[in-house]
Amino acid sequence: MRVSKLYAPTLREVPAEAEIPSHKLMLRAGYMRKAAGGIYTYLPLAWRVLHKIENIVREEMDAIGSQEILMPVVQPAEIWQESGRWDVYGAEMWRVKDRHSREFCLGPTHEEMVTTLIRADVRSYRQLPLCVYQIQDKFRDERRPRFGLMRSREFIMKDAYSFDVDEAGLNASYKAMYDAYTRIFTRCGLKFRPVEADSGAIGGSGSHEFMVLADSGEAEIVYCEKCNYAANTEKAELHVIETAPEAAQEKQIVATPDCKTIADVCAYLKLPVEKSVKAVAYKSEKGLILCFVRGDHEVNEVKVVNTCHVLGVEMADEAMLTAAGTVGGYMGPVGLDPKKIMIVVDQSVMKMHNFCCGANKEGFHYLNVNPGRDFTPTYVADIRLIQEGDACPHCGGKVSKARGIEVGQVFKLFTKYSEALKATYLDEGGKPKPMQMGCYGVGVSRTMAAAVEQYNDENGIIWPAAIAPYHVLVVPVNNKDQESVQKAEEIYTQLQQAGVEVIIDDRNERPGVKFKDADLIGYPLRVVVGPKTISTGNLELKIRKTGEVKMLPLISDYVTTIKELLKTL
RNA sequence: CGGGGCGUAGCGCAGUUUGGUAGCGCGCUUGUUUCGGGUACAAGAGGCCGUGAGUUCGAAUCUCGCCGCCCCGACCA
Repeated sequence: MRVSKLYAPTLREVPAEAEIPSHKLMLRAGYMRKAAGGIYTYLPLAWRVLHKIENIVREEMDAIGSQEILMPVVQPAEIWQESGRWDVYGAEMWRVKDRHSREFCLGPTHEEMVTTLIRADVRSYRQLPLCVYQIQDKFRDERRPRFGLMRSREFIMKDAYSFDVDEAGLNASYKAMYDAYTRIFTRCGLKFRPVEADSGAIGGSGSHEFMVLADSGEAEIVYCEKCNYAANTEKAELHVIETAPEAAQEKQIVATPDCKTIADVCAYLKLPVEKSVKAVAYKSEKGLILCFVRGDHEVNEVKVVNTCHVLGVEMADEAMLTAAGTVGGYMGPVGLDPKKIMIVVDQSVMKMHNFCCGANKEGFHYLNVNPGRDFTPTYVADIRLIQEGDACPHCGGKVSKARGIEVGQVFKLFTKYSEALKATYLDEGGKPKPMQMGCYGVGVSRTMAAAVEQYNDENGIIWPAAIAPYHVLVVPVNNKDQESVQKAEEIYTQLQQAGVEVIIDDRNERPGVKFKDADLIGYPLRVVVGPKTISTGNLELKIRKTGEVKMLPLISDYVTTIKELLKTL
């Protein structure tokens, strides 16, 4: 390839719309252009990178026996209605109508599609296990598309679905997929970590997310330094905190004027914050949910959703609190009816003694409240958000926090969709049974962005060789110097014939322009040919990642040297 | 969807307060020049000032509506 012919318009200035490195750099370096909010055109450089990621994914999928198919983007409403998700999915689902006003959606995911496909073709346990995958554009009409490819409305995803006869089979499929994902992201050259993830209402140890570690990541994870434990913070389970026994004291009500926060109350009453319980009020489709955690703890909304079996929660408004007989800033579990509103109490609160909490009355709190004696919860559960320094749920060590970009997720679905969509097979005894399913996603376009997010500097992108658009850029330093141009062309041809992915910057530009573009675009290796190098009988090889410069004798087998070097980048 | 900001040349911006013939830098074209980190000079091309309605002799500028984009909050590959 010749840079003079390459469609990669680089920008000197950062487009105002971009915020994070990957978005800025991919626009500046001519990898992509925006068509609408969260919708992008991939230009040739990006398309090459995406193909490389896709091919790694394909190889690893094929290696574990998953077979590639391609399902339609446009999906009929009926199958979503059948699974019950047409109404549940909400505004994120991109709905369209055909000329007859029949409803369709642009696929946000393909559980319905694949399950109805398989149920029609698979009848017998003899046809199982079966695993299929596809690489395709997905559509999610995000509330707020942002950060370029990180959260876009149309994105490339590899989605795989496994079908097994029983849970043992599902576990094996899951394990194979988990291992394949580990190989995929390793081969892409990424620093990542698989973490335990929330699996929604299904429960169990049913899901892992693959997180690329990056400060700009939207996800927060916790990990233990001592053991292998790592989890999405929204998933991380917590042990009950035991509190030293204490004789129960008489409950009393005290005036706490203008003390709406836990900090205010504890300061006013001179109480340690561990002696207080705070409330967070949510509304859900099943009504008000009042959550109680220790004063210095935070509520984990995902756990609340799972505990209460609701579709989702958002902050409650004051009117709902008034209707429930309480008031913001002074909420407490005492005197509320657990049958009328959901009172969800964190497991550790149930171990506390003589604590302080709101009295459901403007300007008053209770002292010496005790679980069991003074209130009745609707649910007692682990609803706390894990914090830095909390005990690791596996080994008891301390956990730390980090940020990550979710590039993949593996998920055990069990029989959720096979039952809803009646995907059954006949077992050896001729009895129909629902298939055990798993689903597995890789955000291909997001993986590309995550790589840029992880590998960049002030000059531009630094691609891992495995997914770089080209491996080597050859730069004749001065187009007027015939000898440089000729030598550069020779080297270019030689590398090309040796199967190296090489590109030559044959533009009639000053060297500075070529170097700036090279750094911006992020080729792993740059070969510079100029009077200086020719006179010494060398070619100059610069490693983008380290900035290291090597002089290779022109009479040496530099092609092999370059090929070997690429394997390490 | 709630809150905030912004739409003027391909990109980055000024001009809007106080209405009066649309500007700057980069990029682009042509010529000369330069040639190891975005060379210099000169001459050019390029704009329904997001869009619709209003106010006015006159609107980028004032008023109202709409559309789009970005940021902060609740969701996900």
